[in-house]
Amino acid sequence: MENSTVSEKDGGFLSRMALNDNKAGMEGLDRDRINKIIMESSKGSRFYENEMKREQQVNQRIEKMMVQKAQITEHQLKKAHHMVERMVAELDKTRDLSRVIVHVDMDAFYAAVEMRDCPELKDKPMAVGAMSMLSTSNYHARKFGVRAAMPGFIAKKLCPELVIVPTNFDKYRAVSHEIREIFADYDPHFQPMSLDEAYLDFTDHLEQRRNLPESSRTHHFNSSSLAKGDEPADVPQKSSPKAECISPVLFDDSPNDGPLLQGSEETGPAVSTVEVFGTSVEEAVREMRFRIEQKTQLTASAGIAPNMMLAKVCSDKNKPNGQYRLAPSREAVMDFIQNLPVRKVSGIGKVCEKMLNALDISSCSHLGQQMAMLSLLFSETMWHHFLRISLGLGSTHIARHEERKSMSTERTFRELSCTDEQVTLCREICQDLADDMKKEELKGKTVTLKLKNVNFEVRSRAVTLTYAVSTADEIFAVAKDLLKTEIENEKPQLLRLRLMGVRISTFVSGDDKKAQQKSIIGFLQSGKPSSAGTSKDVQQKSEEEQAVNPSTQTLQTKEEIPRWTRKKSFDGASDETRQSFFQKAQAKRLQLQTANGSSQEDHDERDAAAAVLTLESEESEKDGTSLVRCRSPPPPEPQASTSGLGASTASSYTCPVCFSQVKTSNLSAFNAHIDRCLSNKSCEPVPYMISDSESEADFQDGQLKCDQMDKCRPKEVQKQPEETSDQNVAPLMNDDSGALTLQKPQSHHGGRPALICPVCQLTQNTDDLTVFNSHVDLCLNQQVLHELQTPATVRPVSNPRAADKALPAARQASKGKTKRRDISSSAPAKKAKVVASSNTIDKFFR
DNA sequence: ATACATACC
DNA sequence: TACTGGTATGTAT
Repeated sequence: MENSTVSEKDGGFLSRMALNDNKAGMEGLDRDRINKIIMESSKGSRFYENEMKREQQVNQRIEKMMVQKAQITEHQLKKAHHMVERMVAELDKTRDLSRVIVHVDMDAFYAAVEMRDCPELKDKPMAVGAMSMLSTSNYHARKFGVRAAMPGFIAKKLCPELVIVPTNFDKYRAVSHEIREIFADYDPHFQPMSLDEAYLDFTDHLEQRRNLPESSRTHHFNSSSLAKGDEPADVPQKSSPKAECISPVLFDDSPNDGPLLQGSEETGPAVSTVEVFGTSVEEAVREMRFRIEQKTQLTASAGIAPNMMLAKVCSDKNKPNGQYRLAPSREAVMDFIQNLPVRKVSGIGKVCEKMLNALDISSCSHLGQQMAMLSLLFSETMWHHFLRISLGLGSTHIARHEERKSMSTERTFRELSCTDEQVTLCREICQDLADDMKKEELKGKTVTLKLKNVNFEVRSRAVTLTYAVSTADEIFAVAKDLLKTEIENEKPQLLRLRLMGVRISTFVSGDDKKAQQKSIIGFLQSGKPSSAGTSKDVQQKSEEEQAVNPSTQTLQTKEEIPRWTRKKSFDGASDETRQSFFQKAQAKRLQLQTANGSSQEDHDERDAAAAVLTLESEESEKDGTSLVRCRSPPPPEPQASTSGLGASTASSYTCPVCFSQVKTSNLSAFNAHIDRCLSNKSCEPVPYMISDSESEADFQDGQLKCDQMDKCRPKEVQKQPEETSDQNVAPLMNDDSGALTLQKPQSHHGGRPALICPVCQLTQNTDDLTVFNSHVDLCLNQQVLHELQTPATVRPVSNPRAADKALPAARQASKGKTKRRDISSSAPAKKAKVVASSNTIDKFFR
């Protein structure tokens, strides 16, 4: 009995895979036959296997819940019961039956649009979508079990004659616009839920409607639209409400058009080609649906109830082309709720239904009866939600659409395993997303990469930056690093992807946009406002943000600029707090950089490094380039600026964290890179040693060399041999000025100076750079712990055990986030280095 | 804050 | 051959 889910195999599995006949149009069909076909079509596929896995996860959740249930004592239950009783009383007092909420939903929307525009489809089972996935199906096809969210190839097996029409979103959007114009007449504040669905508050309209002249309630049949619809020409002659059925013959077996007939007692005497609607709710809603049909030749269904939750259920009741009104009385509501299957309620899906079923709850009345139990088994939000459902409560006021919280683009494709292509694709997706972002003028701080492998396993990786991004370059700069990390983590296997997506969230509000987005750009420009930022990107940014202008600076910038720009903060050795982690980490990396890339350069290089550190290099004052200089040998020629101002800009920058060269003239993109390096959420340390290759540039172009993209990557995946690193280590020294400067490796100079730890200032009794290096790391780690309230994620240093002792808190802090390979087992310990994982610089200064 | 799961259309 | 794409939110860590 490995687990009970194995035994129930298909039984439990059906809840995931089987036909969902929850929706309208699925009555009385051969479920067994349909399910058999669905199963046979799926069996053995990767998709099936994954669904199986997820099903078992759900089953385990249920098992846990049942165990919990078994442990509930009589006493607990009693207590919970009282508590629930009290809450019920409270909630009931808040019940508001005064609003008239309407939920409108177009019938088989996409399919109906396609049928309208292609009359040959009317008599055929058809669906909109593709072989791989259907968006919706017409009612004819539903009789075969063909429905939305079903792959087309399975639908074809269920119904070989099925016609699959590709989606045409522009068309649906246009229709959507038309119906929304009508919605607005009844509730200017209506809330669209999708292209074909909306909630409306009819209360105010009904108030006004009582005084509305009949002429305003009179609507004409639109004969021109009928001609188009291939309907019998006699339809307009009819004056009875039945004449509404002028739409394409979608629903020859429509369960009822009754509701439309009802309420007609309020209708005035029949006049040919016009209809007068009454003043009641039902008449008003009927009128609205009539107008929709006249305007679009498409039918809608509607639900009328005292709250949104109920209205939604009601709109489904007489679908298609029908409406249902639930009277606004407690009794009517409670009656309605009694036998309502929980699954019908919006928000209770497959999984929740299954869990509730396991507790013998299938209808809303059961929910009410078991509330005490539920309050002990589910989270507060969950059981509160259940409680409200069991009482028939829901939102009574329709919140105008709040601002969006995220925006994303994702794509599914045939297996994609080639790293280069994955990167290229990532860039394309970022571009698409950036285009969408631009349309709404959005900027966001969190970038999430979503990946699905060929086994349908989904992964997401996110970073939150300290500034907002919006352009393709900016987003890609982050997303590609996330992707890179995943590629690395998969090694030596390749990532076999079937989907990739990028999402932006944590939007900054319009007012914030200017101030928020600075980070490095801010101080880059603050150093020399007049001459810096000559690339168009930079200019753009500087205008937007006035990054240099202190009056608009955020706290973040205020923190950053003085500390980074003023040499004083280094000179004042007394100001220990300012000699914070970042500076030290920074210095360490500088040391690396010097050791690594530039044994051929010399003192200039050292100065330049110091300049980067203090961001006050004279050189950068002189020329027009950024304070962060390109350090790649040979330095790339600055590109001509496209700003037309005759200034030039660097075409690449050197990351002050990892020191790889980032080939971009876009400071935001560069900024994003630095943030990634700094944050390293995936807990990979920035390599202590830098290899010679410049992989960032490779990546940037979507031309990643698979074994060269380790610039900001964990040591454990870096390929370079250990010996190299030893040679590249340079000690960090304290010079007279108090600024941290670099001491190049001296091995070839013979006599080596004493090694002084830049953190603890003590001379180290060793001339082994690796050992010294380890010491610095330890010092840094301890420093970090003292300095940071929220410790950066810290990796074990040279000796993992020593690190454990020295840094229990750091371990604590990194737990759960370092699920990846254990560095100490997959790479030489001496390569494991400290890394800041907090987002950006400013964090280190707080 | 991040990752993953659930839900809806 | 073949099982979506976009957004929000809840849960767990």
